[in-house]
Amino acid sequence: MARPERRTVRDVRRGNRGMLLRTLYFDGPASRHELTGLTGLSAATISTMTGDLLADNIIVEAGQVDSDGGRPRVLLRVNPAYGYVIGVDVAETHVRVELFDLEMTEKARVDYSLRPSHHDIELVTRRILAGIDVVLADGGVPADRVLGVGIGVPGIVERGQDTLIHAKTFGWDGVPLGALMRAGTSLPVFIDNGAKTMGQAELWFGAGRGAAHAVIVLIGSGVGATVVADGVVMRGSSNSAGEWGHTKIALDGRQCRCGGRGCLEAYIGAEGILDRAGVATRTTDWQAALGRVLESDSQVIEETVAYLGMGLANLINLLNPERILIGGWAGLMIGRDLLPGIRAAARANSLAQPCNATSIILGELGPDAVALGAATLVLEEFLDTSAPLRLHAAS
Amino acid sequence: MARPERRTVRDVRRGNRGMLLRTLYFDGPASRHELTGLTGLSAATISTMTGDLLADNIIVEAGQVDSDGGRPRVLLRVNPAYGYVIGVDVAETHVRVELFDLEMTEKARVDYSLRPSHHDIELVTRRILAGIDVVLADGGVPADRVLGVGIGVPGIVERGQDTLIHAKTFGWDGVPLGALMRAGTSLPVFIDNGAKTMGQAELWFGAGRGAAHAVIVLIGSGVGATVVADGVVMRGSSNSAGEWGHTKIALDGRQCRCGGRGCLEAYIGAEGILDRAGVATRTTDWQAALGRVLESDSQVIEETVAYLGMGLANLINLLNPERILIGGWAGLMIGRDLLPGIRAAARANSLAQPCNATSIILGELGPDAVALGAATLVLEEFLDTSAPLRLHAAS
DNA sequence: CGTGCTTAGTTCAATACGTGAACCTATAGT
DNA sequence: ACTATAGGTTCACGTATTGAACTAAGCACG
Repeated sequence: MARPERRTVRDVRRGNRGMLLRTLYFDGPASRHELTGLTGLSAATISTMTGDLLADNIIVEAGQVDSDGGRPRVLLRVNPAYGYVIGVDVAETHVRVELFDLEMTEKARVDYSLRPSHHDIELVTRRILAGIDVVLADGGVPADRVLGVGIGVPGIVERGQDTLIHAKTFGWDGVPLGALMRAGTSLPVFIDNGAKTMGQAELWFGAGRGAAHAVIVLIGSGVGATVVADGVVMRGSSNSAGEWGHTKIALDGRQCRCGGRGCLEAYIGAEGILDRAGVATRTTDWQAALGRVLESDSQVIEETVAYLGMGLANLINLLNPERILIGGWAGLMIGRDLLPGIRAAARANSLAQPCNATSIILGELGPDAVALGAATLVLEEFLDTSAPLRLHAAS
Repeated sequence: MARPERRTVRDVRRGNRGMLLRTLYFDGPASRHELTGLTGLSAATISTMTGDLLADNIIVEAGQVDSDGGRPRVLLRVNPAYGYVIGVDVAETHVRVELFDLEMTEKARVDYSLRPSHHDIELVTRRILAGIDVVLADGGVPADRVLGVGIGVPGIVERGQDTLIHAKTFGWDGVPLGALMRAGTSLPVFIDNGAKTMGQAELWFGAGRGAAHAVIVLIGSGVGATVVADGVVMRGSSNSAGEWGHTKIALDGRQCRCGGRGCLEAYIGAEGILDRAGVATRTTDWQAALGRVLESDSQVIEETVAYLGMGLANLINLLNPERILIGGWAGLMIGRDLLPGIRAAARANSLAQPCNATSIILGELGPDAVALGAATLVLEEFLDTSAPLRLHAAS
């Protein structure tokens, strides 16, 4: 019931220009002629619009295709060097900053490790700002060619007047990261939950490409999900939609670190699996330990498949997605070995109609796509507005 | 990632006209001057647009408000008699057809009872078509002033080339109700699941008014939900989103009539509750029986609150709605007595952040709003397109 | 009673946009 | 050199919103 916004003729141009740019980005290179078919716009409009975009240097020519008996087609593509985007992954053990060109080719990266329980917000902010300077220097990119910085953080990102972050494990309770960043750089800053940015990455560049209704499930030590409805990441009323890990699958079930009982995460999160297998989670290398469990402990494997299948079935019934992607380091390990069983368990627990409409597959991007996804937030903004590069004061 | 459609200047007009009409529908009556503020459009545009709408007789003047020292404002409102909409509720025991004017005031209704297990599609179609003729005659409305017919049916409504309906309990497996209706009437027909149309009714005219992110939960003998994201009913990839009743809340739990185990419906559906209380569901009057259980059986009450709270908590975590409405005949009975407990249980099982953003309240429209919601499908189409009445051949 | 003030609503020129038709351009084949 | 063919551009036209100028309809006060 949200009423749509007023529109003017200029919005038409903005919208069509954005669509043209997206088309060229994902289906390009393409000739002007092909673009008429792909966008539905007339040849006249394509002509003037590509003229504008060429003049702005946002797109460039990309060779010719000669036809047999006719003027050759001039191919157009987005200019990957028009601008650059920065993605930041703020995680338990590190802060990673990556620089991408518009085609999301990585140009530079830098890692700062964080000591456990040293997640002081000032420290993290300093690391991010320093990282931005480093990747720009390493990549040889001047700050005024950067379209923005996307940051993926743990916890709940509250988008209000000021972006506030609530991350229990970091001891962050309403931390104003947005304001702190603006104090240190003039670049536009976009912040979101790391699981969501990762989902965004899979949706745009991974196994989720082209899906209008999808769920990207993330299993690591924690469990989360990115729900995509009508091609857009669902955020809910306070941007916390997608907290799938604390979905309850049993009354008075296993104790979860969130304080509750019976959370899905307590069963199929990496820690939960190891715990069920009787592995001491204090000191061990979790990844190796999980590998051993998945090789040997048939009891735990069976349970894991059952619980995960049930959780996915609930998503299928409630959301009716066309695709479910399983990602996260633990999710990829589990999925690699157990996908057929998981699919069967999901089928057994869901209704036939929506289940047949869904395919359950693994993510493509591996567990380190948080920064890529964060940078994608900037790219999304750019493709939508396709605004000529604003000049920011140097950071 | 669904790419937006091409737009032209005419789309701007269509969109703005629709917005103006919606504004007038929900916030009206209003003067032209007020409309500039409400819509964001300029006085000039409001002037020409209201002129068009007045000429089309879609809106009418509704008196004046004299200001102190200035030209009085002329109030405008949607013309409730411009057109009429028909809503149909196809249920287990009856087919109900209702005629509404544009303000959703009921003008006529007719009920046909269905004998159990007599849900032959031809019979139902004949009842609907006969009902349309009856309400038009009773209401004194000529067929060419009807904007369309909305039909709420049980089961899954598959929207493809032809609308197909899969309703196990009716023995309908891919029934082409849309095509059958078109064979009997030239009125535009809109079909959706009855739980969804009821949710739509609550969203537009009940306790859900103004909510952008909401879930309308329906508890009767079955259990369903309507998920609203960004003001739009979420449908998923094959229009079956919202199957909340068969969400699993326990591994190997209670047997459900869907064939699965541990479905929420098997615990908090009317039949599930009665069953847990040891009431024979074969012959009893369910409504009375449920009333007795809710008055006396503290064990069952406690469990019901726990399970429902858990189910709602999962919705809160996953979808982060600003409002959850509880409806359906059983839901209203349960909620009337147990709402505080349910709220507490939901809080106990969900994360603080999204839980604080949600209010859990009862539906306002009672259990019989399926036909109203179905008619709302037609109204929605009308407000969006605001097309001058198409002339249909008489039905 | 008429003059000025105030608020509501309309008209019009300016500007922006997409489109179809006419037109120009660049290749291959002959 | 000429023609066929296909790619791309230009321009008049219809449609859209808007700000500014303008008209309409009331009140207050002398």
